[in-house]
Amino acid sequence: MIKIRDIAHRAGASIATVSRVVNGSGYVSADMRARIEAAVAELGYRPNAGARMMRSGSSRMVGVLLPALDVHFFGILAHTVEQALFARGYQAMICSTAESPDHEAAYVAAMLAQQVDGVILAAVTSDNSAVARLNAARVPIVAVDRALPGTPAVTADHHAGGRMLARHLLDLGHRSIGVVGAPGHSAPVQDRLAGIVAELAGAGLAPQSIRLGPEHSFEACRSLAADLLSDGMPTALIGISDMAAIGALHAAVARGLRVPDDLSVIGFDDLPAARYTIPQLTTIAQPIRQIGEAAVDTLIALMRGTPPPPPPALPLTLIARGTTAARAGVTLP
Amino acid sequence: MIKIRDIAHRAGASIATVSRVVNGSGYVSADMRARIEAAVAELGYRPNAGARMMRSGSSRMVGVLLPALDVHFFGILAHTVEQALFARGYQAMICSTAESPDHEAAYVAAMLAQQVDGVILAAVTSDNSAVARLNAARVPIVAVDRALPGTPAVTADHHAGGRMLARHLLDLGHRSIGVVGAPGHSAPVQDRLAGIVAELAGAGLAPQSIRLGPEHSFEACRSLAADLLSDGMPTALIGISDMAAIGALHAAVARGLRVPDDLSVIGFDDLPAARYTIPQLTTIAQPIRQIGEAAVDTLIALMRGTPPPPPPALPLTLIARGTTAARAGVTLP
DNA sequence: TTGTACGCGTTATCAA
DNA sequence: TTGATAACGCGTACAA
Repeated sequence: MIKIRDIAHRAGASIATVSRVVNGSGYVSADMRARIEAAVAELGYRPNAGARMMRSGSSRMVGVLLPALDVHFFGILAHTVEQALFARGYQAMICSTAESPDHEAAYVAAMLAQQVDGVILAAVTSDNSAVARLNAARVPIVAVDRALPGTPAVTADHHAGGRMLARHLLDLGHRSIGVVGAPGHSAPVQDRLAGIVAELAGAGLAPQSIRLGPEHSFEACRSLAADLLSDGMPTALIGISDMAAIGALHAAVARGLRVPDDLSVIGFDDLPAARYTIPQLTTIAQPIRQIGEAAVDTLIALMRGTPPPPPPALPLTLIARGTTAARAGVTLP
Repeated sequence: MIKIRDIAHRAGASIATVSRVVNGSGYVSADMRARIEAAVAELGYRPNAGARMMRSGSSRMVGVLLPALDVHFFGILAHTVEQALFARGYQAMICSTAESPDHEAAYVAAMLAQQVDGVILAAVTSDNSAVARLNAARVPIVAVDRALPGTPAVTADHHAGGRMLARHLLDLGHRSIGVVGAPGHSAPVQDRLAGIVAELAGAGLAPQSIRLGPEHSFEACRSLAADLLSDGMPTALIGISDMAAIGALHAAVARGLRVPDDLSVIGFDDLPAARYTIPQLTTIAQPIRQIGEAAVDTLIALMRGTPPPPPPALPLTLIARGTTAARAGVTLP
């Protein structure tokens, strides 16, 4: 590993001067700066992260703690966040907690030891000892996707999204509406559900039935939906996420139901896969990439101590595609 | 931040002894060990990663460099690799190169500065200056998904997979077979294509047409397939990946084709989404999770200097589902 | 404008 | 079995 002394020697300068050039601090003559920069480029010098970290207390790293990377939504979010951080000169330390508070705690401890400058966090639970430790160490946190008490959050309005799901089906004349989704413990899922229930209540209705499971996979959600459908037939089914909706779609097809003629299905997220079901999935689009970038902008402001930018609008959009239709016998205005 | 001196003071020991306990090295009396462990637990001490790194030259981190995290295949791979590393006491530093050699180079530089103990890499290109720098720094590397000259690799046999794709269609009586996929520059894509061509050649055939694009998304692949179909109709279409196959499926449906009656479609990977198309996608399953774990096992052996475990079988499996059928007019034996 | 020298928290060596 | 202490590479007061 090539170190600061090597550069100093090569450029005929002292290590202090090299440091000043590398960090852009203090006065250096143009001539000296050029010599040093040349040496840096030539030898491919990079300051040792450990030494720098020890000296300055900052690692130029941001921890990104997500419940899973094999769930496509979080994969996309991780990608966006990382690219945004990279563009601003920060390293992302991406970890996936596997929806486990224990893993989360272990990763937070590791991040503290790494002296990360900030953390972007989609927390497993909202009463969170990991968050408390981060706060105690005065590490700025931005919550993403799911709110966290006492922490700036960048998240879509899941409750409003829930209302939009129900509203769309109500507008199509549906009155018997089932709900499936996972993971049941997650705050966004609960928020969307609450929105659905609230909107239905406004129409004097309640969900025909609700099935939330622990595991967020196509297969688990298909099975949830199959159960629901065999217990009694709604005219429409809400998937709390696109994964759930796609699982539901298959449960319906397996029963010989035609979608959307016999059963309407709607999802949430607008993952790439939503446009590639047959028929194409009606869903509420969540601006994942904007969420990632806004989270990064907010965190960077926090780390610098500057006022965070105004929270951007994170619009939820109904994407009406092929899996929802007016209830049989209903004529729309 | 609580440091080793605090523990030493609290336990009435010297920092050297605390270090021995924390690292499990050297002799310490049971009594002293107990006192120190108690203090560590009580105060929540974690050795400062920067200091440790500077002293020992090791960061206990493994760099994981993938072309993208928003491609579901890599999201799953990242997840597996990270969980496996975590279980063995290593931190993953996951980066996504966005299929760009420049990003790749920047991340490798960062990893070198971080003094990662090893790297798991799905390289953008195979003649790779990033790899050369890693080798120069004597950082062990394991190639994953795509082979890299001079580097131990854990990857499915893409060429054999290509043959399996063609073989399945040949067995069903197809003689006019198109190929779509992306990204065209990627080695696995090229290898699978070569396998397809080889297997077809064995039957005295060549692909009816081939369309490879730069961008690996449903939409880009759908458009590729739409082009291909409007230039001339094969009886079967190979997607070089499930994404490509799903795009192709939609291009076919958009032309009013029935799958598999008018056109057979087959994919590669067996992503979760493959089972959730309609009809369900026939594909070649790649054992993603095994690949991730094998890569970690191999890398850990390399880092420890122990002989790497024998490369596990990474079986490719034909999953015959609903999108392939015998060519019209062909009776299977 | 440039250089010297100290200390950041650990681990490892050596002496006790 | 334990403790004192010298590095590790860097950033920054402070001196020149």
